[in-house]
Formats: sequence, structure tokens, C-alpha cells
Amino acid sequence: MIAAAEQLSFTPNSLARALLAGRTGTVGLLTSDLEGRFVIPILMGAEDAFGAGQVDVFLCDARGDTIREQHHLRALLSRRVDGLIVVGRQTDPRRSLAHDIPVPVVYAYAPSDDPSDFSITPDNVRAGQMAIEHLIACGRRRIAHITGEHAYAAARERADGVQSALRAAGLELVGNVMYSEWSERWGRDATALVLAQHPDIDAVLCGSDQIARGALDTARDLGRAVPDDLAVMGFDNWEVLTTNARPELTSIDANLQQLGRIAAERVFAALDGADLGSGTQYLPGRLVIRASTVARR
Amino acid sequence: MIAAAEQLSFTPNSLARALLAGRTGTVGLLTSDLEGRFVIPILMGAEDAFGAGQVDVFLCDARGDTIREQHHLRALLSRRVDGLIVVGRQTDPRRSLAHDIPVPVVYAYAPSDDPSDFSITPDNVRAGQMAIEHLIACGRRRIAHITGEHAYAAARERADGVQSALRAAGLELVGNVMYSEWSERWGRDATALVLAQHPDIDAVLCGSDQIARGALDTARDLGRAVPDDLAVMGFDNWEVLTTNARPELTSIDANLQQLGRIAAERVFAALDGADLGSGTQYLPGRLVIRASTVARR
DNA sequence: CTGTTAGCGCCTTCAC
DNA sequence: GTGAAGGCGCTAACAG
Repeated sequence: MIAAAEQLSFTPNSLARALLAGRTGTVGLLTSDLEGRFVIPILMGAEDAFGAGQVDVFLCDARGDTIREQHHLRALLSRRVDGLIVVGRQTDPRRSLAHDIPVPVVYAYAPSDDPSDFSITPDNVRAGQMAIEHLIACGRRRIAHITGEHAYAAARERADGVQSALRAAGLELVGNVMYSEWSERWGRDATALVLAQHPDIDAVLCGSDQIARGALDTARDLGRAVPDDLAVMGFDNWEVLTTNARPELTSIDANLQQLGRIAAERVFAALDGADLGSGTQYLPGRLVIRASTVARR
Repeated sequence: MIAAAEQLSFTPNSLARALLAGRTGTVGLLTSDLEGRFVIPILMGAEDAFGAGQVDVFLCDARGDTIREQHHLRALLSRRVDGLIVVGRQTDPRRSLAHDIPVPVVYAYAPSDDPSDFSITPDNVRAGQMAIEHLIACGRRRIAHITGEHAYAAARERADGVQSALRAAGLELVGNVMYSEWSERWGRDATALVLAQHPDIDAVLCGSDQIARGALDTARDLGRAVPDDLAVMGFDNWEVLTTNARPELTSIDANLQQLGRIAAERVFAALDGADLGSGTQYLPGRLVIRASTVARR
């Protein structure tokens, strides 16, 4: 009867329950950069995995500032989150948060520099290989590689994968890896440059979809038909760029949503006593073939 | 001395404090669509405003599903959030969550259809007017308007603003408002169409930056010089599209981050007893002039 | 099987 | 001034 009376608009107080149970059913997601487009899919994947269970997530954006990060960390711990996911803005290793955190911590995207932490990050070397293997499968032999800032591990690692896959096929990159910035503009300029120096190339592999969009523009300006005359591909599979390109752009998807989901599942399992493990797990990407490398027929 | 001993690694338990205080210092952010690019800046603005104070935010993505939304709502209330921000994916009014929510609720981006709720949303009519006023100030007189889906209030309202500003200047739109989809592809196709029918136009106002990018491509293909021969502008000021365009794209920024900040501030003030108010507040946008409407010199 | 009670960690009050 | 006690809402353990 009491129950019936309260049924109308009664909500149990999770706080009290948490206080008693020693478990809040909450997880902290500490990001260093909401602006960037890599964090969001990861966040979605994590939200997804947790949403099914009964856990809610505290989102904190440290804006790349260590002080703010420490502040948020303290706040999250004082709120007794059951676990923590730390999402970086780049795939370069980042400093470990601290050693004495009383809850499981998973580093996503940006791995921790402490090998005793557990991290999960995209396999960029493999991604570079996959791209080259696809281009070779398309019959391309004279391939140039235009990419972003050398300061980014993602750029260097993809380039490593590119070189190793070429070597494995008995081929060589045309010219050097061209590093500069992650922009369409650089894609346009670099493509003009490489086409002037090496007019006989049959493929341009770009380090990001943005760069690839620039490459497509220049190819069009110079009358090079894509993909018949010149194949173009990118990385990241940023749909707004890839599916609206002329022709639509082949790309390597880093499976970030899955990465977020795995991170969440690992934290979740650790809550139930599973061992979190340590070291860095590399998540393979996925080739998404579109018309910029394979002609429609 | 006890304090000293604990200073090493002691974190006060916010739960216990909250239980006693009747205040958790948490706010729920209920979104219907993390994927979309409008939610993120709002979220950042809110996180920003709250981060300064001591409040943390629970992020819940309902994925546009009402059931899931109700589920999350219950969860958030059971966690005794002090307030709620509901962020929709479109600017079309959405159904009110419920009438009996015991904490302040602010609707952001998608206003509530219940006038007793408080909502804040971009002023799209005014944005349309601002765009036209800018084009007229640039000396344009024969303006076409290509936009997205008619089903979106944002498209219709901007078009209303466009028409009213033209009328106020004694001008008329060239052709009808062209509604279709929010894509580069449509921007390309529609621009080709309108240039064929009305070769004498001197400006194309596009309903989004994506559409505007398509318009720029077609203008280039057809040899129309931008901005001398044809001005092009968009809406949203999506930097990745605007600053990489050839030429860089003039756009109307909806100030979404500010919108998120205001929403957070309103919730925050309501926590301290301030009246939340009701009705819909329309936040004006901001003109960002770039080279697609004003020639560099 | 239903009803009572103790205590989770903190803060505020009141007594000393 | 320092110190003890009560209670926030819940659940687990125990008593009836």
C-alpha cells in the first residue's frame, strides 16, 4: 500500500544505495579534446556499451590541460566512479594519470606511456599496410604518399606501414613521404607538386580524408581522371568528406566506435573482478572501398 | 594529525555529502544524437560553464529513441542530478520530457513544444536575414537560395529570413527556394541547375556549408569566378569545411558553444533558486566573412 | 515471512 | 575551543 502510494512518482535514491554498496554504477570519461573528431565516436561506443548495463558516464573535458585534468580526476574520484576511461586527442603515448588510482583505468586512443597501464589504440602501422595492399590489388605500382604533421605518431606509423607493405611487394614509394599539415590545402598543394615531379604516378595515398579531398581537387584541376588514371585514398573514413567527394573516397576506418566499446567493456569486466591486464592493444582498422580507387561499372 | 595522515591519498566522499546536503553537484545532459555535429559544441559550452563551478555532467545519448530517453531520464533522476539539459538534434520543437520533473530543465537547440518549459535555440530567421543583408552589402542583387530538407525547421526558417530581408530591400529571390538534402552533392547539382536557368545570378546563398562547398565546386567547373562573378555563402561555419574551401567560405555561425554555456548558466542559476523562466529564447548567430563573398585585395 | 535495526561517510548541531 | 551524536535514504542482517 505504501508502495502503491509511492508508485506514482517515486524514484529510488541511487546515492544512498551507492553509499552502502560501495559501488556507484558510474564511470568517468576523461578526455583531453572534445573538439577533435576522434573522441566522439569513442565516447559513443563507450556510452553504448555502458548504456546497456546500468552505468552512467561522467564526461569531463580537460581541454588538453594537465592541471584541469588533475582537477577532474580528483572530482571523479571523490564521486566514487567505479572506473575511468582516458581518451586522448592523438595516438601518441601520453603520461600515465597516476599510479595510486583505486579504480580500473583504461586509456583509449592515446595509450599510456606506462606499460603497466592498459591501453587500446588504433593499429596505424597495419592501417598503412592495408591501404597499400588495396592499392596494389587495384593494380597500382607507382604510389606517392602525402600525409600530415610529422609530429603525429599516426602519420609516422601509417607511413611505416606504407613503406613496409611496399617493400614486401618489391615496390618502392615514389618520392619521399610528404609530411606537412592535416588539411585539404596541403593535399591540393602536395598533389600538384608530386604530379609535376612524377607525372607517371598511378596512385596518391593520403594520410587523412581531408588531405585526400585536396588531392581529388587537384587531380580534377589537372585533368587526371580518378580512379582510371590516378587512384586516391585517405584515412579515417570521415563520412561527411568521403561520401560527398567526387568520386566517393576510399578510406581506412579506424573503428573508433568499437574501440570505445572495447574500452568500456574492459572497465566493466574489471568492475566484476576481472583482471584488467596491461600493455597496449592495437585495434585493426577496416578498409572501406569506394569509387576513388575502384571504378564503378 | 589525523588530517595529516590522510592527506596522502584521501578523497572525501561526495556521495555522503550529497546525501546529506540534498544536492549532488551533478547535472544530466540528455542528447538525442551525439553523432550530429551540432550537439558537440553545445556540450562543450555547457561543460565549460559547469567546469568552472564544481558541477560534473552525466552524459546520456538516447539515440533519438523515446524509450531510451525515458530510461535515461529515470536513471538521472534516481542519481539525483540537480538539473537537466536536453539537447535535440534539430531545431524543430520536440515533445516536453514530462511535467513533474523535480529539477530545473533547459531545452537546448531543439526547443520544447510546451511553452511553460524554458528553451534556447538558434535564431534561424534572423540568420537568414543576416546572410542576405551581407550579400546585399556586397552589392549582390540577383540571389538564389539552395538549401536542405524542407522537413527541417532550420531550412524553412532561414528561407523565411532570406525572403523577408530581400523584400525589405525591395528585391526578390531568383527562382524558388530549392529544398532537397544537406549534402555537397545537392549543392553541386542545384548550382548547376540554377546557373543554367538563371545565368545572370550574382550570388548563391546555401543553407549549409556542405551545400555551399558543392556550389563552389560547380562554380569552378563552370568557370564562374568566386566571388567576383558569383558570391557563395553557407550556414553553420563548420571550420573544417569553410576554411579549407577555395576560396574560403563566408558563413553564419550559430554560436552553439555560447548556446550551451547559456543553457548551463540558466540551470546553474536555477539551482540557487533563480526563476528559470519559460518560453523560447532565440540566440542570434554571427556573420563570419571570408573570401567567397568579399574579394581579397 | 514480515518488521525492525544498524550502519554506509559525511556534516551540522549541540553539549561540554 | 574540542568532541560526541544524529540523521540524510537505503539495504542487509537479524529478530519476531
